[in-house]
Amino acid sequence: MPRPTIEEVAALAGVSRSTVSRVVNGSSSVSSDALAAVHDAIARLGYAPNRAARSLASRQTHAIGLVVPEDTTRFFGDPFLASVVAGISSRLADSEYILNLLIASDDPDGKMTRFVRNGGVDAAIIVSHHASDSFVERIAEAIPVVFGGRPATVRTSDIIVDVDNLTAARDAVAHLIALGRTRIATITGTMTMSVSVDRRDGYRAALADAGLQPAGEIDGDFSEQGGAEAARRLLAQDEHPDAIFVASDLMARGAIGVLRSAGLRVPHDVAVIGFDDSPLAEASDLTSVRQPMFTQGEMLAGMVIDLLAGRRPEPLTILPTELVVRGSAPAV
Amino acid sequence: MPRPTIEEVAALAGVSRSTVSRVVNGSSSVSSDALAAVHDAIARLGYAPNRAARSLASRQTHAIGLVVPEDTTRFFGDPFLASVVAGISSRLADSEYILNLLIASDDPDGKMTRFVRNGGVDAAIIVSHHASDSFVERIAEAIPVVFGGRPATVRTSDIIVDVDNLTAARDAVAHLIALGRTRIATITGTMTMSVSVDRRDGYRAALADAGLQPAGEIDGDFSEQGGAEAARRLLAQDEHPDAIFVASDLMARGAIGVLRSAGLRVPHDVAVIGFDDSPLAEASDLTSVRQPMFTQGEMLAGMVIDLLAGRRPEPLTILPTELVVRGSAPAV
DNA sequence: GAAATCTGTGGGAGCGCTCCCAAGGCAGTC
DNA sequence: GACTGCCTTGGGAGCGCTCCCACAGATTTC
Repeated sequence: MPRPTIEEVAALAGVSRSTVSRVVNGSSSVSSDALAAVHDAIARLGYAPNRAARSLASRQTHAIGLVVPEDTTRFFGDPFLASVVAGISSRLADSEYILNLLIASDDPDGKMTRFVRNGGVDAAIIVSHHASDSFVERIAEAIPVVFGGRPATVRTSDIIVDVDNLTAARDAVAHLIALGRTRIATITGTMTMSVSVDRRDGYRAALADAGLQPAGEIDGDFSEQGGAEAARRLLAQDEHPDAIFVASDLMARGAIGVLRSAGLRVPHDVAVIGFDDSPLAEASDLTSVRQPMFTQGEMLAGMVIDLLAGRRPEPLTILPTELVVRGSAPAV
Repeated sequence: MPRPTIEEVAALAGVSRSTVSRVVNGSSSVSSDALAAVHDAIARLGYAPNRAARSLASRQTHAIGLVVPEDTTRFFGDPFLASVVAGISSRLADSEYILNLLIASDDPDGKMTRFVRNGGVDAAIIVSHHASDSFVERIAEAIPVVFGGRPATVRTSDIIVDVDNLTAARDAVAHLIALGRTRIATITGTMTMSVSVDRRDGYRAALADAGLQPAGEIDGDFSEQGGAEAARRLLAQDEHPDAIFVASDLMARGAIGVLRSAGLRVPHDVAVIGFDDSPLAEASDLTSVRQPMFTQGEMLAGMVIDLLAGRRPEPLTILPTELVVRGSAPAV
């Protein structure tokens, strides 16, 4: 038996196509008799509207794109993104929207951008935005967009869910200072992302507060390998740092590996603080800045739904962070 | 400027709608003059076909569903699934297909199943299949399906990419035996999944080969917490095991935590082998069975594409595994 | 009691594409 | 030179839905 069409439902229910459409779309002006008959017919036929036909007629797709300007491996390897996506997916599950995964950098020829701009999705959630990602602007011109994390350049119309990275970083580094550390370095994330800039600035601010000089700022590219490489360069300096603030747990893990194989003890010789408080942090006994990633995902999805429903969500939401103290930078 | 339609492209190129359609869909019988004119018009207009219209007319969606019968948190928390999805996404990127993420257990009312059955996607990739997931059969009735890992019940028509879990587990346990361990326990995955059964059977086979008795088989549910709980129960026995074969790295990490806080040394008192060789294993110096997860994802996606192109992929592909020896169960 | 308003309903006209059939042009064949 | 075939092309007829307009009948208004 092929899929029933709206016409067949109408015939069974003894009403017109239009009435069935009204019922399916929850329109008000349908008599209770007709309503019941249609519901009955739908149930008996196992009817579900054809998405393509619906999209074509209504010019909506009922799909939301998750745009990730990272390569696939990084996307799935990064616990931060994993949690955000989990939150998004969870929130979308009890909506009528479907999630399309759009990994941008697997997309050299712009297939994805074209897809998005050509009505592939009704709206997009963009996470992990880099300054160089020009396609993002072209997407935002075409459809509603919500950002997870502040984009590199903010337009007034942008809707953003973020954490206060600057303050979070500043507090983390203040903890290091309270521990008595004086030669504090940082391993930053990719500097084309504002999240990295903010955390670096927080680091600098905390040092300035205490009258200390930076003991090194190195880009670790948000990858484990990058973190390791950054640590290596930090150790190559005249005097190695006695504390490192690392802008992600993943990089911190890479860095700690290098420190240990150089014979340095954590936290005795070098205290380390990470960022994200991912499962990794707990496993590695790493002091880390917790940010509510799952919640961020949920909010992102909720806002897109609001936007599509014609509501106007808060343009900027700042989520709280918290320093989770563990062995790598213990309590004072 | 609104999106151009095929009709406008045709007008600009001085040909008919049909000819444009032929060009767009790569049909052969188009003169080179027409071909060039159409390509030129497409480029000048920035034309891209409307997916909805195309789907409606052709009865294809050009979307592939990734069906994951797990809850969102587990899905993203599990490095195995992450790598498989990375592989899928990577392979799909240079095809014309879009990936739809369908997290099944966020789906109490069957919205997802209905979506899939009602032409939401052209085909599905199903990973992490449980015996109780009856909806999978209903999906497979409606559209082509490819399985990552052997499903609980195999039909002859099924297309599967798997690893030889039994042999892999057997070899891992043999390694433990070679280490001189005699009280060897196992923490299994969810027993409704064939992957768990196979690994358990491999464990039993290795013990039988050596004439040893099992020192405990406990279901750890493929979660870190489950692994920890299983370890706790193992330790509650009269005599604790001197080796544990754990069916995933994630569970192994949970188990090792419990062992350590019980004052047991790994591997001195208890040797541990995990499964997946995820980044976790390296971080925790865990001996583990490596399986090519990314490759598995790539193959899965490739097979779906083949299937949709009318080709007939190998029904069963078995990928190789390898024991990666690290500190938790060192070389003999 | 006629006009005005409000229900609830049906059907036409698309949405932008693919598929099929028919027709024109051209070469080759007897 | 008429006939057959092939290649290329155009246009009609949908795909299954939503949106809009119109219309009947019930209800209100003066």
